[in-house]
Parts: sequence; structure tokens; C-alpha cells
Amino acid sequence: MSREFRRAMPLLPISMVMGLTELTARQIRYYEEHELIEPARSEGNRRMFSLDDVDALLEIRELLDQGINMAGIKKVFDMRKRNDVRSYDAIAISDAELRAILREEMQQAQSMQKTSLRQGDLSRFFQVKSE
Amino acid sequence: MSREFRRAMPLLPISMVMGLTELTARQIRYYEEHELIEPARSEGNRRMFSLDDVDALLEIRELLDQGINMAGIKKVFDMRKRNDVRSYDAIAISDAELRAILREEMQQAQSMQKTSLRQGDLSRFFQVKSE
DNA sequence: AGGATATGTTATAATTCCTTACATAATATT
DNA sequence: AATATTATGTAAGGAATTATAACATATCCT
Repeated sequence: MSREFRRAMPLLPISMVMGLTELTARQIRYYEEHELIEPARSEGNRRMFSLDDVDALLEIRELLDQGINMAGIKKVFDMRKRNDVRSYDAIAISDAELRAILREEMQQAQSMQKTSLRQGDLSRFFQVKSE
Repeated sequence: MSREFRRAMPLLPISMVMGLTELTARQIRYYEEHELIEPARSEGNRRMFSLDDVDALLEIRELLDQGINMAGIKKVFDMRKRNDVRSYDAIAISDAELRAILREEMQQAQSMQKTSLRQGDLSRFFQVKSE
């Protein structure tokens, strides 16, 4: 089983993803609604996330912290996707789109305190047997 | 975050572990009862499994398929644990214990069809968007 | 035969998650 | 400035998942 495959395997319930990303369920579902992620579903219709999904969510959080809005993030993700296909030339981002993104980014860049990704503190996922 | 740490991180709900290991919930809980695994618990008391737990369960399944009983598996796990500490000499397995294990293994070795670990078929974890 | 083992099954309660709808503060548009 | 949009909070009600506990049972052991 390849590493890529493993990272794409949907195994985590939303509660764990919330913990890993420090996003609320509402936010995660909202980003799905906007097609930034597309978690799999269990038989009973529960969202199951892959590590790739978690990565994407972490990046969304980062970009949001930088003041970029949904539209901008969508564009960034689209660019990334096309880059992965190794066709830099195919990036068809119009001048207007680019300006819109940059404008927003500059406008809001300083209006946000970068609450940087708190790496440690994964202890909340563990429950040490007391006693 | 180290690889070992990641493998020890409890992220998976029991349903996913059931799928990955092809064990029933009853079996998984029973093995926990016998301290072969010790999954973490969520706030709401749900078992959360790590990849290490999954590995252990796969091995349990394998050993059971070989006709080894709980006691034998416990011993095997204990041996493994001590080996990890690099003290082969410290393996204090009595002659009686060893004989008991081997006897059982030989007696039942052929009484079981090795339903070998079906690697493929992870598709059951995915739900392709129909439509 | 009788006891132990490993697992199935069932019942009941608690937890988690889903969707939908409405609320709201911040931001963008006109 | 007034209005619309965005991103998120919150609440309701229902469905899915999991928990524990108890009893059932087939197989194996003595």
C-alpha cells in the first residue's frame, strides 16, 4: 500500500479533524460546501477524512489567517492542482482575478493577528489512565 | 512530528478499525479486555485507535488464524515488548509456558484455513459520488 | 461430562454527527 | 450610508455509532 494511498485513505471522523486542525465542525462543513475538500462518507453518511484532507484544512486555516477569502483560497487550490499536473502554462488566471486576490490580501494582511499553528498540545487526544 | 508519534496517535473510530482488520467490534473489545491493546478514549468515552493499534490487531488476527489462543498471544506480545528493549536475555519464559504454546500451535495449526489477509478491497471505505 | 474460551446477539443508554434554519459580526458593494 | 455578502455561531430534531452488560453458544480442554 503506497504512501500516497495511505494519505488519501478516509479514516478520521470529524471530531478528530477538529482537534487536529482547530477548526469547528461548522467551518469544516462550510469549506466542503465550497468544494475546497471532499471528504468521503461512511455507510451511515458520516464524513470520513483523510490525512490529505487534514493537510488541505490546515492550509485553508493558514490562508484565512492571512486574510484571504474563500474565493482567493479556491483560486490558490486550483493553481496548486494545475501545478501538480505540471502545466504551469495552463494557469489561466485573469488579470482581474489576480488583482482582486492581491487587493484583498493587502487590504487585510495586517488586520489579523497570526495565531500561528500551535504544534504541541496534541495531548488533548490522549486520555491517560488516571490511577 | 515524528513518524512514531504519528503512528501512536489515536485517531480512528472502531468502525474504521473493524474495516481495516476485518474483526468484529466484539472481538476488538475482547482483546482490549485482555490487554492486548489499550486504545485511547474520546471525551465521550469512545475508543480511538492508533495505527499501532491496528497493527497489533492485525497481528492478533494472524496469530488466532494460526490457532494460538489468547494466552499464547499475550506471551508473544510480551516477548516482543521485551525484545524492543533489547534484552533478549531477559525473556523469562518458563519451559512449561513454552511447551504449552507450542503444543497448542501444533495441535491446531492445520485445523484452520488460513484466510489470508485480503489486502485489496479497501474500496468499501470509499463512497463514490453516484450521479 | 463439565468447565473454559472466544465470539455472537440483544437490549438500553450515551455520544457523535447530520441537515436545516436562523442569527450575526465583519466586510464588500452600490 | 445603506444594503448585500461572507464566514461563522447556534439550536433543533433525527439518525448513526458506540458503550456496557448480560446471556447464548460452539469449540476446545481436562
